[in-house]
Amino acid sequence: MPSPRKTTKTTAIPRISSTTEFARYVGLARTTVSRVLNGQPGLKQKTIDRVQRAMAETGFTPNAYALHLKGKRTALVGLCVENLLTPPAVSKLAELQSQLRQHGYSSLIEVLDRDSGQKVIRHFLSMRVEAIGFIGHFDEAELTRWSADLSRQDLPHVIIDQAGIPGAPTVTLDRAKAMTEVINHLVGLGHRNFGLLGVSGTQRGTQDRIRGVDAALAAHGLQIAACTRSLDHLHPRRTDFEYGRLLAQSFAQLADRPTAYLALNDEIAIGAMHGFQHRGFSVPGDLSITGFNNQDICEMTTPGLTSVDQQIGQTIRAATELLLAQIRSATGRKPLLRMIAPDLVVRGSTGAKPVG
Amino acid sequence: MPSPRKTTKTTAIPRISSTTEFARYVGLARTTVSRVLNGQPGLKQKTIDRVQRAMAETGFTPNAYALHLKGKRTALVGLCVENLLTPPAVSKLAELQSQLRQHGYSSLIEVLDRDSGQKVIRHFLSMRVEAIGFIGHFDEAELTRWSADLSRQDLPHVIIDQAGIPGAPTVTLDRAKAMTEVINHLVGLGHRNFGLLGVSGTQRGTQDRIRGVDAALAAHGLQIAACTRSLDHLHPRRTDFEYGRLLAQSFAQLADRPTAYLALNDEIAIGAMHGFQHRGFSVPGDLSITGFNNQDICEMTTPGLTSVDQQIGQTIRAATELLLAQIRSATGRKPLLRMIAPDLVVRGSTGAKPVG
DNA sequence: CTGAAAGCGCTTACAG
DNA sequence: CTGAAAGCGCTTACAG
Repeated sequence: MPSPRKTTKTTAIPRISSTTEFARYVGLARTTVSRVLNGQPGLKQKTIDRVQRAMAETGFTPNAYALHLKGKRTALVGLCVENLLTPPAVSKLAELQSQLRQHGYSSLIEVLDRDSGQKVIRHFLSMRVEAIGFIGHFDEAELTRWSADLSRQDLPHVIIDQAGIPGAPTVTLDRAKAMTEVINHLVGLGHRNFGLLGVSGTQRGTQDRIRGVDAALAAHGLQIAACTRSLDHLHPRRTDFEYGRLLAQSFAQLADRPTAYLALNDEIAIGAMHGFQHRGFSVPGDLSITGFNNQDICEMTTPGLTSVDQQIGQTIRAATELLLAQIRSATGRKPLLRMIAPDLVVRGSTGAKPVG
Repeated sequence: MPSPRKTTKTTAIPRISSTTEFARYVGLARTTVSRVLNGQPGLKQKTIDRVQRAMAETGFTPNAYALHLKGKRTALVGLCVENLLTPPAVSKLAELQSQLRQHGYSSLIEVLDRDSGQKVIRHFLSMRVEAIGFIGHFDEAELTRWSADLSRQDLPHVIIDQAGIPGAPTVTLDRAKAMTEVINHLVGLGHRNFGLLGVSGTQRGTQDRIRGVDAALAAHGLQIAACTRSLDHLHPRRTDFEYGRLLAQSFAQLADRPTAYLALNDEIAIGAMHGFQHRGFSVPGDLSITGFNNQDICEMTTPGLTSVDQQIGQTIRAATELLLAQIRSATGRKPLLRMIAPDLVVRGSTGAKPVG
């Protein structure tokens, strides 16, 4: 015999799904119930209590779809993230969601991959979100098109991280400046020969970084072509620890090995550090390594990892402001592009160039 | 003079926000447009094309609120996470969202902290989500109440991680078994004296772990009170690297120091390893350390960190099944509690008990 | 293909 | 406080 349906579950509480039924249950007029639900004045305390008790008893919740049809704002914001595996992206998402919530907004969160993009945005639009945020890096052409579409519809939006979308409200780290600071730091330590770990490719963010490297080297009278080396073509591209380890392995075999390494992110840097150390190299005795993102883990490696802090707090505060400003007034008189200055955090993984 | 409003933005595309307006724009009847939008048969290709072109031109999206009022299902699932800073919780969230999406569901994601709980759930209900998932650990009394409320309303839901909510569909790691495996491993290496790092307190998950430690020790003829030691009372409770470092500092001062340490998570374990190593202890020469969660970072420490893998893939697959089964049929004949078996991954941080 | 109509669950004047 | 009514944007028979 099948086990009987739990009886405690169905304590004869009617399942109520409309104000009509609910009003009948409470024994009041639909209009009155509606007024209580919306906290309108001029009601007897007794009536209010009665309705509230019934709410608790039945678990009745007014249908949001009817509310919004009647014109109530949705107080919804759509957030697109490139993925939920990149810690800085998740941090930004968490912070943005939290700040928006403080302003009364709920978030619809979606991971936007290659082919789901258009669908996700349509879903956001059909849900009548009041704004959309993009966090991370997306296909440039697609993002440009989406942003243009949203602008045409006067739908507030903000792009966080990805620079270069024309006309789009954007908050982005000054990646060129970040790399300039890293190079200045390393050149100051005597380094003249740099390995780039994962910093190659056509992505806008990467190009910005390379531009920063170039400018900084030029300012020191050095040529980027002569001073930097990348072995990214030797391994299938990834962005994790293992990729750094593979690159270290390849660089270790070079006779004219660079003395300083600039990694795309902390994971690659730590993987490389690990790889070099296991091959007998001392960090920073034999070579220096820098990461990017300044995650907590940078404190936990031996030595600690010198890294660039993205200033996520500042970034998200700027993004929230941009979004709220757009929501409040359709007039776009404020600057649309906000550049966030990075902060280089120096730790033990960078040191003087070895003599000889 | 204020900068003029960008003219490219307003290319005289009317902003359309209802099928009525849209039908007028296309020059077709509202009914016809509706049929195209819903892919109904018996329409001329020419008509379909005409509507689709107009959709692209205007960016018109049917109002989801009207759709769902008319009875169309929302295909929405609400997901509550304890926070977005705990990597395993985020991994589960990412995986669950991805699997639900493959089944056609969009996710409403909310971080549930102490006082927002009730509000978030009401919001989910008002949005008529078809199911709710809880990821992580919440206040037991509150979660019990919410689950009971949802059950009363026959709303499918699943609790991921937190065991012990009566009658609630639950998927949880067998934490007791995990600790039993860890203890067996360490006892096999000769250890008889264990330090617990962050594994204390009244949280159900922690209690389960301690039960596992107890059982395993007892099976070896050892007494938990005599063999284990916790210094959690010496420092304000946290769950990050730094907390592990502080604990290592305290343990290092003990004369009768344990030779093996079991940490609440990988971060605490790594922080402790770091702390011990910086005080001159060798891992695993002088002492062994184990983590929990088997994050990527476990491969990157020196030595690698022995850790318990939560089997997130399996966990989320089970959770998705539980959710879909509930959605499909209101009958709850399937077992409601799914225990996931952990997998101990042994690395270099655990070794034989030092002699003497 | 078109057009008029009903109805989903709400809010909001309006008249009692 | 109550009750009847209009209307938000849609879909879906129904009659042309």
